[in-house]
Amino acid sequence: MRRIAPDRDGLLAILAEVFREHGYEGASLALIGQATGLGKGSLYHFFPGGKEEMAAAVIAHIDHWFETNVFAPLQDVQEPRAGISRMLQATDHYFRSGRRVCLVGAFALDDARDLFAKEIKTYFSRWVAHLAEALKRTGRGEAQAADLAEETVAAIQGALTLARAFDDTAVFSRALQRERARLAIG
Amino acid sequence: MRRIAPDRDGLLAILAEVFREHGYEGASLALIGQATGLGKGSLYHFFPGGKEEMAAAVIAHIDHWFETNVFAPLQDVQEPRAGISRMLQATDHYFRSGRRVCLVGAFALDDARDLFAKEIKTYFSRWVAHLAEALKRTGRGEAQAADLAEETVAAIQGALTLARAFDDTAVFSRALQRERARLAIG
DNA sequence: ACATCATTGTACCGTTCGGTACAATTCCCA
DNA sequence: TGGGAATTGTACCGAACGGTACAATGATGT
Repeated sequence: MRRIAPDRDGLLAILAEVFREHGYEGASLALIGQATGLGKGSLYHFFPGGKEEMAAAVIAHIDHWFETNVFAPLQDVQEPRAGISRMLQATDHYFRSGRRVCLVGAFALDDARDLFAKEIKTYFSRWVAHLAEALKRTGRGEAQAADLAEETVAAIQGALTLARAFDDTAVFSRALQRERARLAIG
Repeated sequence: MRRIAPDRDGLLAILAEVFREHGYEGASLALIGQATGLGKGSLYHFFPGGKEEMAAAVIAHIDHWFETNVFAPLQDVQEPRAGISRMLQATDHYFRSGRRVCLVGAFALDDARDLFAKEIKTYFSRWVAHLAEALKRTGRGEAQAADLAEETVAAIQGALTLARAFDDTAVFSRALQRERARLAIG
């Protein structure tokens, strides 16, 4: 191949936004073409597998982003509390305080779940597992760490739903604040 | 009119299930016709407004169901704790311990939000408000009651997302158990 | 039995869907 | 400056979409 696709990251970011806004079914190729400025020719050139490949690429892209920006801080062995705090900060930033929806969470609820069940499952289970590990490092027992981790991730997802329903970012901020207190972070 | 529609409740229940499983966009008339056993003729006879009217009717139906089965117990003035407990029980039953998805929550995330923004908002705000009132009756202050109520509803929604992602009802049960403890119900 | 209205099946409408084919263009490197 | 690959626009495909029209059928009260 002569060169890398012109701006794959930017393209994937736009695709992600379309899928977030409209869901898997609702994200038509017309909508995607309009948002990206690319015709079908280009779209199918970059993603021969069509919409499904686009969605898969977007999920993989998000997965990678979370791995390096959200999960990585949780692996700070020296200062687990600071790591958890940075995770919450990155989460708040990524979801734009609730203005943005979690694409993986949205996919989990609609038809797309069947297509991407495995990816959805690993995305959430890694989030929970990494957080539980960090909590153990703060001195909590295995069971309590697992319980707290699951609760926190669920609280984030629920807060996204409610923030969206109320069209109010304060709902999301309050939820993060509560988790911060519950996890005994500053 | 000669008589009431043959079994409107049963019909709405089936419609609700289709919308829950496939989302608003994903619930095609073909799918709906197949699930209900009704042709387009009948469907458009009962819902002249088409898909949008069907979804609106389903939301209203759910709204009514929650009002009488989930919110009503919260208005028990004598025993607010027992009322909250019954609310959680009804919630667990309705969502089939997480096997079922919240249609309103799912609509809040995808395209349907724009069509039903008002209905979605009132559904959740009534849930939160009624729960907050009940919590005040247990002796909590205004602010704490509101905070706890919002947290609980968010936790339920998040647990539904996670239970669906993990395909594991235990996630939902654990979440309800946590809220039960947090709300100081037996 | 009849008139009446509720209910249904079927054929059809225009539009949009995801996807394909392919020629034209653009870009890069030798 | 040319050759070849990367990229793009356009036309097109069959299928499925939501929705409409309407005649046939079913039930009901008189």
